[in-house]
Amino acid sequence: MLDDRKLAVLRAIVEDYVSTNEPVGSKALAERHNLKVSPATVRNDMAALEDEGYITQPHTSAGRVPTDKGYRLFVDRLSQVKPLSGAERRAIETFLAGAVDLDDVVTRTVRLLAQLTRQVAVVQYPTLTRSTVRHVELVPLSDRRVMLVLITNTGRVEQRAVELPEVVEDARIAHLRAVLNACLDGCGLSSVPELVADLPERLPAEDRPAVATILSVLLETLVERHDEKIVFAGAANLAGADFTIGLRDVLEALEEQVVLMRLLGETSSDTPSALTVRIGSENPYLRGTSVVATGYGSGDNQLARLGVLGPTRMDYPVTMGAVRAVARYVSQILAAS
Amino acid sequence: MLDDRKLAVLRAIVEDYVSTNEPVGSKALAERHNLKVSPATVRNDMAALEDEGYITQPHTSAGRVPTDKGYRLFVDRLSQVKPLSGAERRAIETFLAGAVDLDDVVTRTVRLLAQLTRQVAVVQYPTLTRSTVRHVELVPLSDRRVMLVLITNTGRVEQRAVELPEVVEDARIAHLRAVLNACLDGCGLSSVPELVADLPERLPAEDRPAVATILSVLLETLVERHDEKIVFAGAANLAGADFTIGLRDVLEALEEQVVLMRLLGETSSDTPSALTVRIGSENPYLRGTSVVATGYGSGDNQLARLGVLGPTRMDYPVTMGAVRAVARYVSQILAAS
DNA sequence: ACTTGGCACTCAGGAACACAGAGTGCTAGA
DNA sequence: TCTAGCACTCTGTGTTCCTGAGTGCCAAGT
Repeated sequence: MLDDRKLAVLRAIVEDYVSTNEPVGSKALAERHNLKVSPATVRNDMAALEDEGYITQPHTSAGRVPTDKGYRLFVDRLSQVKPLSGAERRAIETFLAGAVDLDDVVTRTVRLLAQLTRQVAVVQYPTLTRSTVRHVELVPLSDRRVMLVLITNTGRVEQRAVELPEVVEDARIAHLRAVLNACLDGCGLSSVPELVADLPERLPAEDRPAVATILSVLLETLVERHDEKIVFAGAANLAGADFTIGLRDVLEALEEQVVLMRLLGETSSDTPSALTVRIGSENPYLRGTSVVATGYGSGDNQLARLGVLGPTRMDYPVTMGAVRAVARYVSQILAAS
Repeated sequence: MLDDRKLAVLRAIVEDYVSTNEPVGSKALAERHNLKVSPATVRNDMAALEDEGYITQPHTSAGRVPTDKGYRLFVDRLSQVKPLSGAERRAIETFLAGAVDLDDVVTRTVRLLAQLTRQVAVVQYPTLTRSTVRHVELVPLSDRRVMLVLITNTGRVEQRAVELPEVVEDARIAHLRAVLNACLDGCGLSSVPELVADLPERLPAEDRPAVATILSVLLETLVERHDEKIVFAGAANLAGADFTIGLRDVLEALEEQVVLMRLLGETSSDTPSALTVRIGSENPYLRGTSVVATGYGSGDNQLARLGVLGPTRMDYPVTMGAVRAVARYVSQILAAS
């Protein structure tokens, strides 16, 4: 049904449309790409492609525009991810290497990705779930308040002030800190709940209320924060782009953590580093936009996801190349620290 | 030159234009506000106001629109800050009270302000400079790396990984931590540099390289971060608004910390809690936008600034009321914790 | 001296219209 | 199966005309 030439025509249509942002006609197509056939032949092929739903025309007498289905075929079979240039690679490397802490890594990553792709970049903070405890710190703030600080092996620091039900001496706090660290150091975050389950019983009865309070805050911190934090950059790139939906909707979605999470999607467990591409209506949460995303993290230790969001009409090969490259570099950086 | 009635006309023009977004003519003006004079009289007044540069007409035969100078006069002399409704106050209070830590306070504040004003809200993190040290923590990560965590009395936590020049035993780290805390606890951040100046000399020679490294990172943390962090929310509200400059420029400015800082401006030292209003071209960094900002923090302890950014055509009384109210509430919350 | 009604004037924005140009589908021939 | 030619269908653009809102000014009224 779709011979090689028809596929070539589709590819040419996608490429031309992406670069010019105008419906592409048979004549221009036959000229710009040397297809070695006449415009009339191209027209026939286009008619076939339209029948199959890969392209469409905005109005009766205009050129053709790819449909979501057309982009899908293009991404799956007609294009290959375009690697970055050497200069770009070096720029990424030096830019990311300058990061001083986890916050900085994430901030730099998201800006970098936005700049490279000229789209909106989205980066999820490394999830706590797969991390391990590096250190738990309890800092007395006043008689009845302590600051709970949780440091993970990915360099992430979570902090929460805890209001104690009664006055607790500093020495007891210090003891509890020692117990907690002995118990949790190096353990996966997901195993924390069971590890602390019997902790109150192993301590003097008088400490139990305070301990219970602290532990409940600790557990809250684990579950509530474990994958909520997510940032974006490059909103300015939306100004030029034209979406089928309103710009307002896109901006609103960007400020909703929950929506952003869904947009990035979930890392498939079997091929964690694969690129996910959602095109237009394939994307149930924000129609009319495309999302290119991937997991990051080194090897078996997948940390979270990152990607970019843009109009359906985007340069998929380049975008995919940038997303993949950035994911690799940031994985390296995080593995090293 | 400008009698009371002319001022009333100007006020009416500003109010009408803000609510309708259309140039306002003499007839509609005389009707809607009961000025008790005829349209012809209003026209004369408008001509005078135009001569003075307070209003202008987009084209020869259209109504009048306030100029930046007109808005300025309106804000300074013709309007008074509009207080929030009781319901709004209660909503603010409960929403902010639910915050669990400093990050959360700032995030909630900026969202709240964006929602109340339907503009872009900008909040600067409490500056370190005026804060005091609550605790310094050194956590050994490996043989030659420690995590430096600085906790301030405002609840802010700064963390940096430090690469040591040589292997240092945990016991020495613990000792250094004790020394640091003894030396710095409760001190203002601005006095930290002098307080640690002679620290290396008071410690064993063998520790000095490590101590020097740690201190340099500590000082870096103080100066580099002391007022850089700033967040915004409500970018979606820009979608409807029409700026004289491009939407792209505004979005770009929002992502540039430095520009945002300049937009918020500096707290005047004599009246720290005063509202600053910059209208259109008065604003050198982003023409065509207006900024309503104020400092926050309790009394003599001014922490940082917050405000909103919007089109020149904004409802200044309401916006000013919201900014002032939110600043007060967030000051309260921070003072309590 | 200020206010008001009247009146001529200006100009943006919309409707109606024609037209050029790009692009198509179809058919007949190579 | 491809190609050339041709009639057809649109969109977008430019032109013209017209209406209506709004103004500025002048002369009369208070």
